[in-house]
Amino acid sequence: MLSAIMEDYLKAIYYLQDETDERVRTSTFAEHMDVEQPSVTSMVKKLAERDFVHYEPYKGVVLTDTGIPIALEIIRHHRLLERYLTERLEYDWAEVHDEADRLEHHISSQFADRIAEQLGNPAVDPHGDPIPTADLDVSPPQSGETLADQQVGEKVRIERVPDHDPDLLRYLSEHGITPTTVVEIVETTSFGMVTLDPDGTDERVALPEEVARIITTQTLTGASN
Amino acid sequence: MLSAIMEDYLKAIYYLQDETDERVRTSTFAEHMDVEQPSVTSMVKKLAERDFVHYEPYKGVVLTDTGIPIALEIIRHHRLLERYLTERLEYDWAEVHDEADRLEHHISSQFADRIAEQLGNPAVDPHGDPIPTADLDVSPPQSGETLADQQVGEKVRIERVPDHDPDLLRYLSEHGITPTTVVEIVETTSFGMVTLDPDGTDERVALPEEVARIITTQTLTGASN
DNA sequence: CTATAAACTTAGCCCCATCTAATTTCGCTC
DNA sequence: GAGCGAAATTAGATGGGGCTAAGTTTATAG
Repeated sequence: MLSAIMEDYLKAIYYLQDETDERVRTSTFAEHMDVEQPSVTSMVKKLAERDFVHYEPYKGVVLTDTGIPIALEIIRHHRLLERYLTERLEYDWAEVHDEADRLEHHISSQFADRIAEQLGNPAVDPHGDPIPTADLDVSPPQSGETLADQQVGEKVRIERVPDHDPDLLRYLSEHGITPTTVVEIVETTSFGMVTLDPDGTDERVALPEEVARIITTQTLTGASN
Repeated sequence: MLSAIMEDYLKAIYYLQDETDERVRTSTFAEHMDVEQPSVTSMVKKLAERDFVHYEPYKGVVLTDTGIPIALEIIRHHRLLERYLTERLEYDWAEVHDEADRLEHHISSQFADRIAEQLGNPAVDPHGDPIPTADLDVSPPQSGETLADQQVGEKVRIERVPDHDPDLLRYLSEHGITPTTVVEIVETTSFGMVTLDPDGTDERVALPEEVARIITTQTLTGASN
């Protein structure tokens, strides 16, 4: 059996590996988990001993074939919970993350399967992230285009918004921006500001470019997730 | 903040205190929690330091006014979860206990309140145990009569069945015995066997007296939970 | 090719919750 | 009220996960 903490490390490796596409370094890790570097080193050694990760001292860490399904299972739990909490228990888009972050380690896969069933086996969570299936398939990474890539005048559908910053989520939802909403880019500035017009409204929503860069989009050619 | 384990100890004290109506002894405790006695002693000291229990060495332990609400909160979580799992997630009466036992420590009270709301703030869990309200009131202990107290020929309503033994629960539900069902006592023997006839059926269900003694009943005079 | 800063690991400590073995206290019998 | 067995406690160890401080290793600049 794995502790909740070990599961968290595996999940973190999965995410970080995905982002940087190479071995995850101790420092990246420590920052992400909000622990000191030596804690990471020692945990990583334990995980390596149990064969969940491949660890090369001073070089970083990669999930093994044993580790990947464990990470995916947790991610499945997390995203299903987020969906369930918002859809069935009236949680707010923004407050869902913390609750899911705790519960993901404690629900059985039976529980996960039951809520998945209740929800009609949804493909994505409320932030637009894909939910791994019961046999742990994940949809391929989506378009990869972000709001920051768009030209003025383009209309795109919001695909995915990262779920880590409640303030950002609150701001976005208050201004009508959630996955699946369509927005038009009305302005981009040289000093890194992107201004949007959510579907049909007259309201303008301004975002710093660094935020625009983490919100992925779909081009409007019929695909609808 | 309390650890899940401390919460478990407090919950256990609450239950055991209720049963025996006096200070809970180390040995009782150890058996109930499935740990060795020294573990109990050391944990109890920590709880006493934090003023959750009153502890007198060699004498046993009682919950303080600080400890009681914590135990009740956990019990509320547990019973709401049991209800939610059976009613909304198609869990079986018998398999509900373990899942609830883990989750009770990890759901927020917000979560508890939401599922309570979804369920229409039920008063009892699927085993017939009362669910503490959001402000932690518990209904007074019920009749106190059990199946073992009944005379042959009596008809009573099943009130409460303890939730700890999945095998027993499975057996009972297979034979149509759950809280709120009405049964007639058809036979009691000198060697400790009680035979029942669940409402309207012709089936006979036999129970050893030690089981009959933990199933509480209501007399059939209009009261309905 | 060396010097040095940054990144990483090792060493050694802490707290938590558990255990076994050894000791103390309780409560009862005679 | 002395002795004895059962119950409880203390002592001391273990494993999990974290920290700080003190080395290493790596990578980069010159």
